[in-house]
Amino acid sequence: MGVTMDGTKQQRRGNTRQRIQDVALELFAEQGYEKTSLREIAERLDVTKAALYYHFKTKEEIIVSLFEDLTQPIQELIDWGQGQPHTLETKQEIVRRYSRALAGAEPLFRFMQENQATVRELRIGDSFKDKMRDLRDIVIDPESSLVEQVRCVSALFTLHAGMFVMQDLEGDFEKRREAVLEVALDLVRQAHEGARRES
Amino acid sequence: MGVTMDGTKQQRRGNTRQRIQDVALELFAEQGYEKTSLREIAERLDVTKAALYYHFKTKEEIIVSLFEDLTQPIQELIDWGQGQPHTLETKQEIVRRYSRALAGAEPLFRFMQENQATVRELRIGDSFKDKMRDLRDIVIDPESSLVEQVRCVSALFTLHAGMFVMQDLEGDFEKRREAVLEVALDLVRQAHEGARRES
Amino acid sequence: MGVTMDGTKQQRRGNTRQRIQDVALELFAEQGYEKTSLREIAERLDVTKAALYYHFKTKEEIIVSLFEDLTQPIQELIDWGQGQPHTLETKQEIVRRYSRALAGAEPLFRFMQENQATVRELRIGDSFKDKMRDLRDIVIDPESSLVEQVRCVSALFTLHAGMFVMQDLEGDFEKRREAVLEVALDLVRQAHEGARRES
Amino acid sequence: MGVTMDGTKQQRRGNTRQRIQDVALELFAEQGYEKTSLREIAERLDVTKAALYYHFKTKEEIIVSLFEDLTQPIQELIDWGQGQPHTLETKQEIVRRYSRALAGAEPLFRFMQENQATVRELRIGDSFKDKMRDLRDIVIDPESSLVEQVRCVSALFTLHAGMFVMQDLEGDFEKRREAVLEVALDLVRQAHEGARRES
DNA sequence: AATGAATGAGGGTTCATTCAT
DNA sequence: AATGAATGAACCCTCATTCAT
Repeated sequence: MGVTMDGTKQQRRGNTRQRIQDVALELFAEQGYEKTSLREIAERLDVTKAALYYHFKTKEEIIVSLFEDLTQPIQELIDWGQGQPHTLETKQEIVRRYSRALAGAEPLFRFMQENQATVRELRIGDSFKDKMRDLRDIVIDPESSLVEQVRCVSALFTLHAGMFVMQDLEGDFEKRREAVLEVALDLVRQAHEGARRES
Repeated sequence: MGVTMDGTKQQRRGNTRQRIQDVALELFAEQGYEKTSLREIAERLDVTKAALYYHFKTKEEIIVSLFEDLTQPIQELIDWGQGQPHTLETKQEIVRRYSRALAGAEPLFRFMQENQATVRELRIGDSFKDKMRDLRDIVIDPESSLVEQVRCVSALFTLHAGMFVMQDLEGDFEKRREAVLEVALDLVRQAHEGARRES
Repeated sequence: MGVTMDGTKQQRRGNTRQRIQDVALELFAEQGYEKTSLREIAERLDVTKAALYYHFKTKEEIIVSLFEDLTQPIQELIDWGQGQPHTLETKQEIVRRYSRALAGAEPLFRFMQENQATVRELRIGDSFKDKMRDLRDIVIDPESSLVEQVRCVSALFTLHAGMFVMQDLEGDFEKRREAVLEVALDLVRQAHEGARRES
Repeated sequence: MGVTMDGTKQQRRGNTRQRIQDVALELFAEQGYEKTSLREIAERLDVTKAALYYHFKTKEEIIVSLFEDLTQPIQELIDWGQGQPHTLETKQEIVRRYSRALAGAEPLFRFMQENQATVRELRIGDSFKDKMRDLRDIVIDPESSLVEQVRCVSALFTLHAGMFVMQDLEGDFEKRREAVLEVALDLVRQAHEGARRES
């Protein structure tokens, strides 16, 4: 029942879990986590609230699942980076790939950025912080001065800012991303050179 | 009869209004706006919820009042900056003062940073965005290339990041603030020089 | 203090009780008793809620006082009527005077008409019902048939309807009042004649 | 599985919706709309307040639903009346049927009568006023004098008065209804004859 | 795979009222 | 004659969650 030749209905039925995630992410990113109610999500999907509970045990689990799915590229990036030598080239490649990862899951990262207080209280909070720290530790040279360390962190956060707060600068999304990337790479290079000068 | 030594309005009022603001800011910064209930605020103050409504018409008005009170230094900074020539020195002075302003109202800015989604929906949202843009426009050279513009925004954002996300770097608060400031000033200088080279 | 030569301020201050009654009646008639809050009344008068409590012990007392003040003409009418012989002329005079009394305290009677459920629960409820019954018993001939009795009640009720529900009929207020009065007088006359025919 | 003999929607729903309406009408008629709280309704039904919200979006919607359900006979009466010639017989038939309709939904009409101020602010207010006007316009002869028009409106309002304010006259409900009806029919006849005499 | 019906807890808000000053 | 500050009770409403079907 409900299985048609071309499978449209089945597809629509079959991937409800996915559809919940899509709608939830959209709404979470738009209005925040607490202001988005399950009723709202359910209504947009034209199912009942109870249906959501068939697929997810709690509201929190919805966002956890989103986080786990969409954060995987970041984890892979970390895994890759940790296996590389701490050269400038590695660091810059990390920055390049991170920029791409952010762009690839923009709504999630916008959500994380704009709902930090919420995220902190959620189960994902620590996990996310860990990833951020891992990433930072690849880019940072632990023996360098505090100023150079800040430069590195600044590089990473410049990427974030580029995603979420520079939307009224001139240029389209891609142009902006390139400019942001250039600044970030520059920061990393300066930090690297600064560290060499110190030692 | 409620008239104290200095006789300020706040104090004549039995300073409950002020106490509400203090507790509210503390809780808002700690748990976020939506997760903080008026019941909670009232309980901490050992008054009833209704008492809050004697001093503030709505929950939103509490945070608006906080914003208006604590954001004043930023506005003064903007006013000052808009009256200065667009020299490198001006820009750097803006950065220095902004860093101090952020440090002076840390809980509020932490709150704004961590509850952007909430803030966006509040009445203060636009007002805050305006201030940020004003500030940016003082530091940015509108004729410079996109990259140099990004560098400026990055400078400002580095100050934010320094406040709220670098807490596990080595060094105490003041040391960190100095390092962050140095990086931000550097970014502004680079942007300024970059712009001159272009033209 | 506050006493000026021409006494304007004093007057304004001196008759606060009256002003409360005026504003209260206006708002009660407009929005109903329960939907009108003391805050609203106080705000219109530019005093605090607590000031109302200097003049009236409770919200209910405000409306009771209005009722007692404005209902006096009706009571006088009843007193007069009960001392007259039960002639047609007496009955019609009652109707004429009642019509005038209604017109003279229109907001109060509109309020009574439109908030019967509320009035019923108030202390004034019974008192008002009593007056209505007294009035009716003057107009009605207790030995006449039920139909003729209904005609009399209908006469009184027509006066009410004329006040409050015929506002979109043609003619101005006074024209309408005359027409309504004519119909009511007619009903009383018919009832009177009907009763004579029966006996 | 909730499917009963006649299988109506109401009953399949476990008829809670219907029960809410019943209890609500009873309480609204008894105490008025504002003085009846949802807590009270819920308690009588031995469900939680939240359950009410499953069936009705707001408190107002409860009364709107009652109005829409119980007012239907009036609407049908209007529809019928508007298709008939404006003869005396039609008018009198309207009056007869209206009397029956009022008797058939007494609690609702008592409520409307006794809570006019409330009703006016509700969504149903205008709709009800419209119906009253439609009804009136069927009974009234627009070319007749104001007095005769008043007589017609008076006829309709006599029916109301008969429902709600003549309860302490002698006779049982049905006897009273007949007497009231007779007076109302008489008024319509007089208005009709008066109009013919005029032209 | 999903619904209908309901719950318990809590939300922000408003009210009439009080009382020391 | 009136205010400032506060209270307690209640209000309507929304939420995440549950569970039998």
